[in-house]
Amino acid sequence: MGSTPHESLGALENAVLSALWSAQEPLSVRAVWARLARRPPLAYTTVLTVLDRLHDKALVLREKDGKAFLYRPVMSRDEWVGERAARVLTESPASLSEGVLLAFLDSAERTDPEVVARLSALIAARRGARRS
Amino acid sequence: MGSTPHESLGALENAVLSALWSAQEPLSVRAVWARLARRPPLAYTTVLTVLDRLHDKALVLREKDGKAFLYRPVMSRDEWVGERAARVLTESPASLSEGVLLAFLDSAERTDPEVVARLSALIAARRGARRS
DNA sequence: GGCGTGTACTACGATGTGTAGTTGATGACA
DNA sequence: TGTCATCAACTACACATCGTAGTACACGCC
Repeated sequence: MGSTPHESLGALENAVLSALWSAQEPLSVRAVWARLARRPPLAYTTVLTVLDRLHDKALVLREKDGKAFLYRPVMSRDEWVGERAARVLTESPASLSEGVLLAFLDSAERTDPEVVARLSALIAARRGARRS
Repeated sequence: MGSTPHESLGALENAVLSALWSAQEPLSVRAVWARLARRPPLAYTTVLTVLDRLHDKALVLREKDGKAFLYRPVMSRDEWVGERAARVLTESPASLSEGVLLAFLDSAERTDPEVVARLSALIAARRGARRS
C-alpha cells in the first residue's frame, strides 16, 4: 500500500485540512482562507503555502479550475484519524501483543466509555458481513 | 488522569526509550550508551542529553545511585503505544463516529489480519470480567 | 494593454531534535 | 590530601519543520 499518514501535522495545517473536510466540495485557496476567518486575518499567501505543503505531502489533491486550483483532501477525516491510530498501534515490534491492545482498550475507554462497545459491535458486524 | 503521551518522538529518543524498555531494570547513562552501540559511537553526552530531555518530558523517572542517575521509563512500551493510539483515535470531534472506527479496523486489519480478532477476544474477556 | 487575481519562489523566525563540547562537582584512590 | 576519573548541568550548533508572509511573474478580462 502506498500509505499516506505522516504522523502529525502542525496546527495550521490541521485547521486547513479541517476546512477542506468540512466543505463537501473542493475549495479554492480563497475559499479556505475565508473559512479559516482568523483574527487577525492570515495573509492569503499563508494559506496558499500551507495548501502547497499539504499537496507536497500528498495529503490533498488539486485540480485547475480556470486560473485557480481547487483543493480536495486525499482521504476523509475518518480515514486520516483511523489510519493514524492503526499505524501507531501496529508500528511496534509485536503489535499483536496483548499488552498493547489491553492498554489501548483501557485508554480508549477512559477517554470515552462508549468507544469500546462500538468497536465490539462493528467487529461483530464485519464478521457477519464477511461470512456472506 | 495526568496523561503523558506527547505525540511522537525523534528517532534517537525512541531508541533510548527502547533500550530502557528492553532492560528490565533502571539503567545508567553509560549502560544506555552501551546498549545503543552505534557505529560510529555516539558521544556519552549525547545520550545524557537525550535522557535529560526525556526526563523533562516526564517520560522517564530517575533516581540517584551513588554519583550517577539511574533512568527508568515512566510507563511500559505497551502503555506508551496503546495510549498514543487511543489518543489519536479519540482526539477528533466525534471520536465515536462509526466512520473513524471502521477506518481504524480496516487499516489495522490490512497491516495485521489478526489484530482485529485479538481485539474482539480481549473485549469479550473484559466484558466477562467486569460482570463478575 | 493595464489590472486584478492567482501561483511559484523565497525568506525568516521559532521550535524540536541529533549531536556534542565545556565546565564544574564529587567521590575514589594513591 | 591532592589528583584523577566519572558524572551531570549548561551551552552550542546544524538541520528540519512549521507558521507566517513578501515578491515576482503569468494570465485572462475589460
